[in-house]
Amino acid sequence: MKYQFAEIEEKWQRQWDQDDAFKVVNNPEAKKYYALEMFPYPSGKLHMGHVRNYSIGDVVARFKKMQGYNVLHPIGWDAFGLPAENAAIANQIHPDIWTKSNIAEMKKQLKRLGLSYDWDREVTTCMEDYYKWTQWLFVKFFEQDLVYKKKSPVNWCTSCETVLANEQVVGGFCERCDSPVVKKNLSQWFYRITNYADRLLEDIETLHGWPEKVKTMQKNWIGKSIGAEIDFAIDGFDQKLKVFTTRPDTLYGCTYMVLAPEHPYVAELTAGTEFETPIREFVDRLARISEIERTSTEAVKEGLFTGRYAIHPLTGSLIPIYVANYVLVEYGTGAIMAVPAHDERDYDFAKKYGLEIIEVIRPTDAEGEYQQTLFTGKGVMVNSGPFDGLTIEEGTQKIVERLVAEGSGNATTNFRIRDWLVSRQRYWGCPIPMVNCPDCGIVPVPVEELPVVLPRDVKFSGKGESPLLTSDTFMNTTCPKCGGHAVRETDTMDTFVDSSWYFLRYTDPHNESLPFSKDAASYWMEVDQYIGGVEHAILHLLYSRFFTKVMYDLGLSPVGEPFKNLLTQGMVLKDGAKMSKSKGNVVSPDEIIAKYGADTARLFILFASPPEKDLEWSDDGVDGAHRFLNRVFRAVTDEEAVKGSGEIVLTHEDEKTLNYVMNRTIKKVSEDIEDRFNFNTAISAVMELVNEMYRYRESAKDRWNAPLYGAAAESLIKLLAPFAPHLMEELWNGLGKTGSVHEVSWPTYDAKALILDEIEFAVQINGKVREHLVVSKDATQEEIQTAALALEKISEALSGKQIVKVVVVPKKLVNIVVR
RNA sequence: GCCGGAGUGGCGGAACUGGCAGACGCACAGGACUUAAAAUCCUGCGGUCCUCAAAGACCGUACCGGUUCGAUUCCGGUCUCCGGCACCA
Repeated sequence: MKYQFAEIEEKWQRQWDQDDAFKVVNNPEAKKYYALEMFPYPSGKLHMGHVRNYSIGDVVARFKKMQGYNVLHPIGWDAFGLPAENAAIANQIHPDIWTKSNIAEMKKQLKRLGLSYDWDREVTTCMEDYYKWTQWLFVKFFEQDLVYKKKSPVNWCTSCETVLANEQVVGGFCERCDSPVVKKNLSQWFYRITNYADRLLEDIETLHGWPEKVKTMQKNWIGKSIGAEIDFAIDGFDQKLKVFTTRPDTLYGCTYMVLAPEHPYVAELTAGTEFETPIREFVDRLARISEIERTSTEAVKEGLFTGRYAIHPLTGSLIPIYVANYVLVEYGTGAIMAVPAHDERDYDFAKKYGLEIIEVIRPTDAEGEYQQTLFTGKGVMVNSGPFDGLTIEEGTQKIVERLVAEGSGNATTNFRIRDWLVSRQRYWGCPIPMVNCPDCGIVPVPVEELPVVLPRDVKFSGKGESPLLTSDTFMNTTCPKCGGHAVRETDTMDTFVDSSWYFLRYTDPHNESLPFSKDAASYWMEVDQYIGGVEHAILHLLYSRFFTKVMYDLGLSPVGEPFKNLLTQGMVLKDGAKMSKSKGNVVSPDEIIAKYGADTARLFILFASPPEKDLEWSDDGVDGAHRFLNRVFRAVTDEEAVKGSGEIVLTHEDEKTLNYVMNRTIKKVSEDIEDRFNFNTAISAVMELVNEMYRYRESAKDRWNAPLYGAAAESLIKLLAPFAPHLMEELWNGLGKTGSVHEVSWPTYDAKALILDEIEFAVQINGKVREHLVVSKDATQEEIQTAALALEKISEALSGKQIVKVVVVPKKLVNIVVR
């Protein structure tokens, strides 16, 4: 007999809908739990990665609900973005229509999975009631000077005359028309995330529920380095050249300087000299190489002498200044002091161009005729005048002190992270609520006039700087300050902005006067468990932390960190590769649900692998999961077997075993879900319980213990309820229970039932298992040891050997060490 | 190149704190039921050797070494794969 999954799943989905089973209200009396999965981009259809993400989240949410928590488990749509606009250009469908029909389709798919969402809290970032508050927050940030405008280069397709995203640039050419892509400087909006760099870094230490891996990645991304800024005078030039270094201790080893090609001094230093033309040609050539190309290969270091010399601040010696491709204008000051003896890149460059290499740090273990090469480790200073003999730590401190005293340097820290460029020259995004007035300059739109609505009279040609420029109704406005004619900002925001605060909106999704009330957020925040793909380990999670901190400082958010616990799930693979259309190895969730049902799809995906690891899709494995559910169905729908209740009395050995396994399983499943998220081992434990129930049915036909079997059946249903919610609801109902299995308490185990009368020990000789020994649970160490030595096989093996010692590990083994 | 992670049977995986390697599932093989098949139920299933059989011996967690009574687990080194970042001074 097989269970009718299609019928059962539809029936319970309808019932849950009707009962508003997953609607949640703020109830300060109840302990809360906020379970959240990363909301999807409505690309069209769900893929298996979504199924995995939302199945994991649903187990957590349902489990916590059964544990008695008031569970917030919301879902929404990260609905702005480039694909909608591409669809508009390709098919002349308005992005709004395209996006909303995708949402409708994917919502249907999510419902078919039987996920326990509170759909009343659905949030859609492209709707006015949401992006109004994204704009409101932009203005608030602006008021705090956390938003500013500056010139920054974009990828510009010379043929389409439009801005391209990095992913639209393929090998330096436009992916649509294959025309060359150049850099164009546009005035763009930035969030000043660098103001929060230190706090974002420090507070990583408070994220105890985050994977170490993610924390390390964020630390490296923020990239704090402690060092010094040093000013070098330039021979025959008024201004000083400022460099950043993490190794002030190596200052005496500086034998040349390097400017980034884009450094502002490059042109000035060479103007009117014989070096002007070759340097300009060199800089132009580097500018034309796309960023991806310039950085994708193991680029050869290249540089040119500028004809100028800097003056060493401590020795006064002349140091040649170069321009080279390996120095980045974005990092530090865009210029470096090169110390080839103690920096790998400088060493390579100096070797290539025959520049001087001066050793200033010597390893402490160097002896006799030390052959100097590249050395980047710790050591003692040499060739450094008065600083000789100091360690690098002492030297760093003393040299910085000296520079400060002479007014030519200071200690400083530098971050790798840059300000967040949020301007997008796109239509389908949240409009930046700013107005450009010829008289008043940049003026924010007053909050009472928000939202600035995306206009509909826009042409999607794929050409031009921004589609919003084609809407006269949008462009032309009046200045909020002076009332004169003004034009609107036509950039929209990076979609990462939308997703940086949505988790707060879920706490109060219908608020019309604020993004969310502090009361609601205070009850629900932090998110207790956040679940999503590891590909968001840096950007999304860092931006969300930044937003939360700013909102905390503004008194809006009750917490300074958004996500208490984080689970990063692995990818779903097929044939060892990520599922993708181009590889043709995509398995559609719809097909699997149609063939096996949602419960099977969920169970398989959770059973096949622990959540953080990649998951290899297996059609046979899905079949196995389905077979298991049928086996469960048969085990608890046999009316004769499950009828009868009352006190459980254990007399026979098989009854004791079943009782033991039942309690052991409850313990194991509870711990696997709660402590480790190891759903795969939780499910395998349940499989063992089912196997034991079948064994019992075979052995106890004629002396049936109905209360015991009934208790096992009930436990089984409860334990599987978070994994296969529809079938368990059906089976719960079939046992004659009223109400939903998802409303009942999570089962507890009887600790006494787990204490066995007898314990089996492995008996080892020199670490190899030779025999097994069963003793009473009360046996002393001496008794166990004596019994082990008395075993026939052991005493035989020991004859003629000398016992060195005997190790007894409680409840596990005896190891006899012999010579 | 740097950073991070991983490597266990034919396959997915288990072994949670250094304590019996391979739980559970898949695939496969055999049996029961059936006119038959499917479904279901039961049994076996790392390798080599030995044995009529029962049993047993040895090898085995990418590779080499170390610590330990005992290592998939800890330490040092090597290789391979995956992910992230791209010359970060």
